[in-house]
Amino acid sequence: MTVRKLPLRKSAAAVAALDIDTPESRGVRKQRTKTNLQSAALDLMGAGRGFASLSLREITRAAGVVPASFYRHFRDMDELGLALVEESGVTLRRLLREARRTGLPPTHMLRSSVSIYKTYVEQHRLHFLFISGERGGGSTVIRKAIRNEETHFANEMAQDMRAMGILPELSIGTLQMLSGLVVTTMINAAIDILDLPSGQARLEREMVDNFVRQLRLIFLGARIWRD
Amino acid sequence: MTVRKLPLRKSAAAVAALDIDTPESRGVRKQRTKTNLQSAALDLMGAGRGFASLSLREITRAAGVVPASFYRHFRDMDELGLALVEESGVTLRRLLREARRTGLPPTHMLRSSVSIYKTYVEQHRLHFLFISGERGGGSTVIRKAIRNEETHFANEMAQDMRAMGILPELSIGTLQMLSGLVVTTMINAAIDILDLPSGQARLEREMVDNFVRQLRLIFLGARIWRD
DNA sequence: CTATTCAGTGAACATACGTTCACTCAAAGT
DNA sequence: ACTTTGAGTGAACGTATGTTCACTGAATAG
Repeated sequence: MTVRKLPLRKSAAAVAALDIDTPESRGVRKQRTKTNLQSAALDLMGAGRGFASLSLREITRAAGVVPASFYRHFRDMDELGLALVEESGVTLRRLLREARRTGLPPTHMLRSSVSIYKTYVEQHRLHFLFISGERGGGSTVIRKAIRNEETHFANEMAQDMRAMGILPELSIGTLQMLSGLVVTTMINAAIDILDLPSGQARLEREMVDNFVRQLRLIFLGARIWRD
Repeated sequence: MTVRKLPLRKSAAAVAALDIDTPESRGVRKQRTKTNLQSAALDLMGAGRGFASLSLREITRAAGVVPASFYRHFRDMDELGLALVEESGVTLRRLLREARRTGLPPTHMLRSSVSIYKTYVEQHRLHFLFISGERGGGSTVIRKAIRNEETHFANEMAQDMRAMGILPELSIGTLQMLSGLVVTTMINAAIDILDLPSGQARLEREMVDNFVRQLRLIFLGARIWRD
């Protein structure tokens, strides 16, 4: 290929004015290739394959680079996997951050939270596919990294509940236990959401309903929990 | 290799008396090789690898047969995977059957149930490793087969609770929803149990404790649930 | 203007892979 | 006794894999 980028002499005016053309071309291009490799891996997994079944060569092929280039960005496949865990972790945390910003609707909060979550999962299909696919299987190191992200996520959730005055009578430890349970249930629901054949409104309603009822049950228990 | 099995002429007496030697040699030997292939696959996964990362050749190698022999038993790897789902499903159901036979201890039932479950998971490490590893990722067909097993398992559990008079005020639909939640939590705990470095009594106690508290919370909610 | 850096290249390598095929030879059927 | 069956064999095939290496050439630094 060799993307013949034209010289594009930078006029001092343009640079000073708006920083438009080839501002950091060197490091920026490298980062873009790295991102391409990660996206290529996620895309391939989007077709229903596990990370462990991907080969280095097909990833570089999908990213439009030669196999040897891979090593300029990652020592091996495990390192790529860990980068994807990090990337997915960001997506996970952003969900929490948005919920924090929005606040929760006072009534029917569970139903609408589930609805929002469902949309979010569908919008970030590849990341949730990666998380729920690799959190149980595959390489040990990747699995543990994901469990770590989940724990962090759950702890943040516990902190948020404390800060928002939800279930104020529970200790922080209990809130963490509760959050862990909620996170497990959410991730499990994500698999269902992603496996659902689109257009099946009936199945979809049943699935969402089941999810809502499970969360309702959990919070029902939390409300009468005594430490 | 060619296991040079001696002719072993069957004396009519022996056959009539105890059915000792080469009773069904043909079909039995075939079944044994098939089992060897399945065990080989599970063993390889026991070393922390996903099913999708196994190759047909290394499975036959570990089973002590030539690659071509594989096709005498399975059309392809997916079919092997489905056989493993079936096998693991049996292990799962046996847990329920034993619980049914034993009955539940009246007090501290949750703690002792968790303890029993932990032992069971450790004793059937490979099956639980397979289930929790492939239930989220890997091939679509295998994943759905596992989810099916899980649903069946949860439904049986709901039936058992109904039969044992546990939470009699709940509808069968609610019991199924509850069971689904419990199963999810159990499988999630299985991953933790299997990942736990042995000898770490402290971590182990914390993990078991967390598991117990999550179940307690769930059943607390179930007790005050109103349909 | 010149020298250095380094992301990406392309070829080469040894190995491993899935699948096929004609075969052997003991057990099962007649 | 004789024929048929079929699980397991061993060789061969084309293709894909991970990794290495010296290389090129544009973006940067001096």
